[in-house]
Amino acid sequence: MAEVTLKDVARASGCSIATVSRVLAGTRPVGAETARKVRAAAESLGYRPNQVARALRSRSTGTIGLVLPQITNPFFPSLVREVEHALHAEGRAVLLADCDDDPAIEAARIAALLDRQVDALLVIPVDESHSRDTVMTAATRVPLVLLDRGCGPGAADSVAVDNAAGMALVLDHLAATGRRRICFLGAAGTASAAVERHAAYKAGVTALDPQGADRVELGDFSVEWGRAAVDRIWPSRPDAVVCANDLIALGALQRLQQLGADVPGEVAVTGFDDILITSLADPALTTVRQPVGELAAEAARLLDRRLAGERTGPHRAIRLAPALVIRASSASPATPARDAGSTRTTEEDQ
Amino acid sequence: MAEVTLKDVARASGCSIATVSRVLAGTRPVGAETARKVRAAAESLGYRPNQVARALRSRSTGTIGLVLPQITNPFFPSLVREVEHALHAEGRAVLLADCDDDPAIEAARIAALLDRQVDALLVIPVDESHSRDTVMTAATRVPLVLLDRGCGPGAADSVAVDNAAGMALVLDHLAATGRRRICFLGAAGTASAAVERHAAYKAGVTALDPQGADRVELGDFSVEWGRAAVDRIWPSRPDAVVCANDLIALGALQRLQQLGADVPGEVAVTGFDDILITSLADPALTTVRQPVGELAAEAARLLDRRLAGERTGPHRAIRLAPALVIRASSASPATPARDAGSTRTTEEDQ
DNA sequence: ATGAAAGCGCTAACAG
DNA sequence: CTGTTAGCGCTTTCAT
Repeated sequence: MAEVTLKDVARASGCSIATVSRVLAGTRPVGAETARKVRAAAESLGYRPNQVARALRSRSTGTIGLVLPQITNPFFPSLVREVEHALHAEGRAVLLADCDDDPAIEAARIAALLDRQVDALLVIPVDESHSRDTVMTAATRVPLVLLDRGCGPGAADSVAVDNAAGMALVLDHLAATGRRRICFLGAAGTASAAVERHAAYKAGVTALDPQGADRVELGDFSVEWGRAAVDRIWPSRPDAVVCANDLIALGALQRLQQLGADVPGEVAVTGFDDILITSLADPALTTVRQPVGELAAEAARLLDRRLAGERTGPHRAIRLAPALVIRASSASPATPARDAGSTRTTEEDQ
Repeated sequence: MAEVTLKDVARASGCSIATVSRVLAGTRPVGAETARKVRAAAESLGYRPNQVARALRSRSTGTIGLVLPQITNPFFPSLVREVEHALHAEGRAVLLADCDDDPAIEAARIAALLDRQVDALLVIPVDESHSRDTVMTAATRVPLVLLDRGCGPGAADSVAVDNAAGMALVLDHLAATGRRRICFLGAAGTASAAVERHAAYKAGVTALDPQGADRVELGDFSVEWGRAAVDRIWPSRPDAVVCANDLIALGALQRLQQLGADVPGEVAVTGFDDILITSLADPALTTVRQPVGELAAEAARLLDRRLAGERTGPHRAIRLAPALVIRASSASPATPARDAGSTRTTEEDQ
């Protein structure tokens, strides 16, 4: 049960502890024959390097802190999955911190992660403004990349979906399928997704429907709000309900059907994010898919850049293009709706 | 930017590095005045102990590996949340490993976590049988607690919900509300939840409906399977559809309504787990709530016991009682269904 | 109650 | 290419 250490391998292979380290860490060139012997000894002893000792000496733990507002928010698990896999592929490990949507907890968690000497932080900030100080302070200590949400201008490197482009895809699609009375169900508050999607809707809808910018209801990113908002908007008989995320859209779709509306014949419904449980919707939900895998990959790349030494350059803000996933909930009213299967058009898998 | 170390604090407070360590770690009694001076110096210098160095010396990283099959499975995020908070409350950190439902990845992730010297592992095994070797080997190296799923008899300490009790609650409730033609939509395979819930259904249904044990369809834990299974079972006109989890129930509910069935008037539907998105169901879904907070708390307690030194005792297998959450989808056919709000009866919040 | 000193297991200079 | 020698920052004997 006593752990096998470098010293044991050195003794067994008849060379010095430093040489063994070099072979196993691949730090410096080593003679072929020596290397073979060392590897054989390590193998037969079942040697596993102690990452803690390595970390103390090399000042690098190979550990990244992933800080997020609430893992129970249905959009995050898929992002966490991609991040976890992207980082593990580089031999790093992920320390997870859930902040319960509370900036104070967020600050505490980030401090704890720094005490544990994480090499870098990947942060989905709780709040656009309340998280800013914490994030900026942390960014002076280790490389930090903001993921999915912003935190005020120029706080750190960031990777997010291009919300404006996504909303434009939705509006173009609705225009192409003849919708002309549009409304928007969004979220109040300062979260960047809420603000950007709302702004993009307002900017793009006018060309299509001059009054569209006035048919806006803002609540929160929930199914319940989607249901409630429909009751406020349906009397004006829109022919398209654009929602700021899938949860709102799912609630809206359900409530519209309860009210006897024909979706998509009478009114189209669209979401945003393409979370997994959109499989529940019937008709299947047209939505904007976030390129989750690419978001994670870009975030990892930014971290690598900074970890590789480029600590000073200007902050990069990467925006990734989303993809419109056309399904039955927005089928052209001319063409009869097909309610089974997902009729995907603009698709993009990772 | 140079990190403040113990040595700096020692110099600033005019005493030895060892004394400072004692004060800050609270390891041994120290003179009151000295302690005050040390604390003041540490405070003013902004000293933060380097957890990696501490870990190397004390052979304890304060880090727990949390290994799970797939974070995108909608039941896991809430469990992860509770575990994360329970462990952080004890000053520990969580290294997250997602296994993509693949036992080979699971083995690799666990090995990586052990290399990182996690103090203990919390494992939700991918597979009842394929994960067994990995789990048992890991358990010889560090304390290991199985969470939510088993892994064959006596592999390690374990915490899970009492699936049999949950299913019994469902059947009792259906009996009390006059249902007499019961069917079960479950999952094939060897996962403990699938097996135990199915077994409990068979054991309990006969008293209520002698043919109930034959009206069983096994697929997987998905919305799609719930929909498909209804097509196979509905011709026999059951008055209750018991589902092995909420996803199946959600799919079943939707398909029943598409087929024109009156839920709950004509047929009741029940789920299992009480995942968050059951809020999507209309009528609201009657289900069995897993005591997620308690599962996490008990798991943490088991780990603490083992970490506190009790390394050898027999394995504990803790089963926690679930709670029936009665909502509209199983309202008594006599009483008219109330479709709004959740009519919770046997509730239990953490 | 406090200090001096010896490492934890490993990597990084520095010689050879 | 390889071995020797210092530590990384901290905890923990062992003295005092």
